[in-house]
Amino acid sequence: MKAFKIPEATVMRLSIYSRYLHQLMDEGEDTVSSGEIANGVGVSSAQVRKDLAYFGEFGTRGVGYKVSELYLQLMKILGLDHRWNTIIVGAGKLGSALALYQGFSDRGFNICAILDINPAIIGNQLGNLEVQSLDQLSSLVGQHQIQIGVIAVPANHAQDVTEQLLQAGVKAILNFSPRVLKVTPDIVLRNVDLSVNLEILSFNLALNR
Amino acid sequence: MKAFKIPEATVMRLSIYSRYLHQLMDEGEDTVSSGEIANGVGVSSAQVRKDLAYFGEFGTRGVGYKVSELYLQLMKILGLDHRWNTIIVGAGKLGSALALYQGFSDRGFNICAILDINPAIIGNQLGNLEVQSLDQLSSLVGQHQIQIGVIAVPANHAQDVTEQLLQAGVKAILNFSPRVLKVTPDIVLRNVDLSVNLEILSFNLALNR
DNA sequence: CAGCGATAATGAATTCTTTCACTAAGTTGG
DNA sequence: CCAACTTAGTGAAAGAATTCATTATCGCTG
Repeated sequence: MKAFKIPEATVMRLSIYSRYLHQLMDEGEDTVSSGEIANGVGVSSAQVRKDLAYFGEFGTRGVGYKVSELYLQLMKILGLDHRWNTIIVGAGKLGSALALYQGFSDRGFNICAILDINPAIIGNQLGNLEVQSLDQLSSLVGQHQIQIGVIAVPANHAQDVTEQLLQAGVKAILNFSPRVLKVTPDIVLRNVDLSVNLEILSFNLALNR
Repeated sequence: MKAFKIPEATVMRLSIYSRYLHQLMDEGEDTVSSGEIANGVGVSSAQVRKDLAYFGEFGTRGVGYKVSELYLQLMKILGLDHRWNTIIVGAGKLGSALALYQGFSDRGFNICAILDINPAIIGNQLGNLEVQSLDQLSSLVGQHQIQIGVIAVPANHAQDVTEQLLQAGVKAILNFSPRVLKVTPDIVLRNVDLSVNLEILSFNLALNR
């Protein structure tokens, strides 16, 4: 696997291809062409082949790709051939929702714990997780060998929580707070802003008025 | 406002700038330079100026931008100078979370209703919304003049729900299901996949192993 | 087993986005 | 009111990503 520069858009699409391939497996398909994948996920076939080309040759000319084989390759490329241990910090609306969302577990992310600083909600049950105190952060990260931290706290606490997570040994952060986080370059950081998506809709709606 | 081709990345950043400006207003800042904005949100100052340049001239050379003025301009560009009526279809984990999430309302999106097809959860209370039957879709959309539909149903029902929404007169769709939706070109469609973000983290973590 | 049709792989061309470097225009201090 | 300084605006250059067009393989058919 070349570790060169892979466009983030490519990685995002690989994730989407993998889900589509899973669907094809369920439907009992054996092989698939780049054109069919393209159609299924809404990109061009050249795009599909180019994305795959970063990582090797997976298909057979004249035939296409073997669905199950390509699926496994993509899962491996995405690092989803094993499970990741994850902790959520912040058990407000958003944090709770993330903890309950089945989709993460389905794709290989174990939510090991969810924490909050507010005594009023510590102890609340969320699915089969109990909200624990922020004080437990460091020991939980160690105990469960947690690699990924999800930040769902208000903006003014985001940097502080980040530092605690990194101190405890977390290697990647998914930040749902609207605050730019400072981390060292060896830490994998990704920011998600849920309202941005609605606002892009709004922008496009507003154009045609 | 030029209706030419605005890069989606630009629109996304405008949304982020606007949030940062709001924060500056709270802190009582009066003016701000492109460099400060850049710093605050993690891009280059040239990027900030270029993004703004698509829409006009908002600053004063030698000085910077008036925070409150630029904020209002951005909100207007983003179509957030008035509120959008929104309906959520699907009251599972994800749909419920979205209904409860304060962030949408804060940014101008009224969640008018949340629907599901499962009788077991119809009638459940989510904040100040009650889960209603999918049968009500058309009448609710008409009654509340709903412009935006949020799809949080399983993949196999996504296209069907989409068609019902469009039939009822919805003009934009935010799709959280992992399914490519077919819509006419006049409909504004945006797809969000929550697990993709974790998977991009996973990919980057897997690179360094 | 030769030829045809299909499709992956890939280098080149194109388009899109970001960065750079410069210019224009304002402010402040003496 | 001039000089020094700051910062927005912008065309050009550089860099990335996508699309196009060609080539290389493969399987199937007669």
